[in-house]
Amino acid sequence: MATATGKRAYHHGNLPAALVDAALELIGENGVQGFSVAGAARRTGVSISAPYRHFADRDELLAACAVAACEELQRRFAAAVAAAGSPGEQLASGSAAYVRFAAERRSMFEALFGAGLDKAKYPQLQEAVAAVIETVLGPARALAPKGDEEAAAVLLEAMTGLAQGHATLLLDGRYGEDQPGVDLACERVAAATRALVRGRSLLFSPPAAG
Amino acid sequence: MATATGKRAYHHGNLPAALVDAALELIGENGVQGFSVAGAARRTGVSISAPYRHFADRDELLAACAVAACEELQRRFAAAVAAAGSPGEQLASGSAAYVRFAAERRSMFEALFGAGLDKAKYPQLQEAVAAVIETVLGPARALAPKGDEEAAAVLLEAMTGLAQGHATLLLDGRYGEDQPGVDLACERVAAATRALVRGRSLLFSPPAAG
DNA sequence: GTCTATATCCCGATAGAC
DNA sequence: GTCTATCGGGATATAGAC
Repeated sequence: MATATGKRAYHHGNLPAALVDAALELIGENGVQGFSVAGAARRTGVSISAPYRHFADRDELLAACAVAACEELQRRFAAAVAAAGSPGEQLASGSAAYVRFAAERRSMFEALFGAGLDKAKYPQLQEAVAAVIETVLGPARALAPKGDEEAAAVLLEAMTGLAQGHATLLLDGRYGEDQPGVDLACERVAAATRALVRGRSLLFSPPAAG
Repeated sequence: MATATGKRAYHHGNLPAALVDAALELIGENGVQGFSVAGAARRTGVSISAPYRHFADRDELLAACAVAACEELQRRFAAAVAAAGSPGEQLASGSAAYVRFAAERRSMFEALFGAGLDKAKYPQLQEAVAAVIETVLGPARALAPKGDEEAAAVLLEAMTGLAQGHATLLLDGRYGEDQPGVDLACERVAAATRALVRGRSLLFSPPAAG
C-alpha cells in the first residue's frame, strides 16, 4: 500500500507513479490549490523539469491522480457490494464506502472532484470513471423495474448524488474532524440510501410527495 | 442585480463590494484556483494594494464572497419554500433551487465549497451558513416525528447531501453543459427528495432495506 | 531520461507618499 | 483610502548538455 500503483521501483524506474504519489501527498497536505508540478518533483527527488518528460503539463499529472483515485474507489465499491446481501443493502454499503473513501483518501477525492479537470480531455480518465459506475450498476438494476435500464441509471444517480453530497459535507467539517464524525456520516448516508431505495418508485415517475 | 450587494457606488464609495463582485467574476471564469487579489484589484480598476485596506488577506476576500453566496442561496431557498404547498414539496423544491443556484451562480457555489476555507475562522460566514440552514429547517421539522429536533436535522442533512451531490455532479458535467442538463438535474433531485421523504422513517431508526 | 540553467510571468504582502 | 514602488518568493515550461 501507500503507493498509488503498488509497484515499487522509483528513482530511475517508475517516475510517473512516484510523481502521482507525491502529488497526492501534496494535495492531501495543501489541497489541490497548493499542489504544483515543481513541488511533486521536489518531493520525488528529481529535478523540476523531469516530470515534463512524462506529463505534458500540470493538468495531465492531475488527471493521472484522478485515474488512481478511480481505481481505488472501484476497489472499495466492489468490496462493499460483495459484502452486502440484498441489492438495497449493497447500495447502502456502497454509498457508505464512498463516504469513507472520501475521508480516508481525501487527496484522491479532491483530485477527482476538486481539480476542475475537463474530463473530456482525458479519455483514460473517462474510462476509469465509467468502470467505477459499472461496478455499482448491478444492484441498481436489481432494484429498478425489470429491464428498465434508464430507471437503474436514475436510481444510481440519486445514490451517487447522495453519497457525493455527504462526502462533501463531511470534508467541509460538518460532522466534525475526527473519526466519530466519519463513522456517523457513513451511517447517515447508508440510512438515507435505504430511505431512497424504499421510496424509489417516486424516482421512476413524477407525482407528488407527503 | 449583477452585483453581490445591490448597491451601486463603486470607485470611491463601495470598494469592498466591488472587489467581491470582481472576485466572483474571476472565480466564474477561472475557478477558485485562478482567482487572485491582484486580479480582483485590476478588474475593479484600483491598485494592487488597495484591497488590503479592506481585507486582511486573500482568504478574507474569499470569505466575503462566500457570505454573499449564502445570502443569495438563502433568498432562493426562501422563495422555493414559499412557493410550494406541502412540507415534502417544500423540501423537493428547495433541493431543486439549490441545484439551480449552483448552475446559475456557479462562482458563488465554488466560493462556498471549492475554496477550502476554514470556516471556523470567519464568524460572519458561520452565521450566514446557519441562517441558510434555518430557512429550510421548517419543512424538515414538519416531516419529522413531532418535537424530535434531531430527526428533523437528520432529514435536512439527507436532503442537503442529496442536493449538494447533484449540484456537484451537474457542475462536473455529468448532465451535459447546457440548459436542458440543468433542468434535468433539478427534476431528478426533486424526485429523489420525494423518494427520500417517502422512505424517511428509515432515517429515524436503523433497520434493513429491500 | 534526467539534470542544469534560464526565460518569463504572476502573486502576496508591505512601506511610505499623498 | 488610494497610489507607486518594491521585496521576496514560487510557478510553468523550454533549451541544451550528458
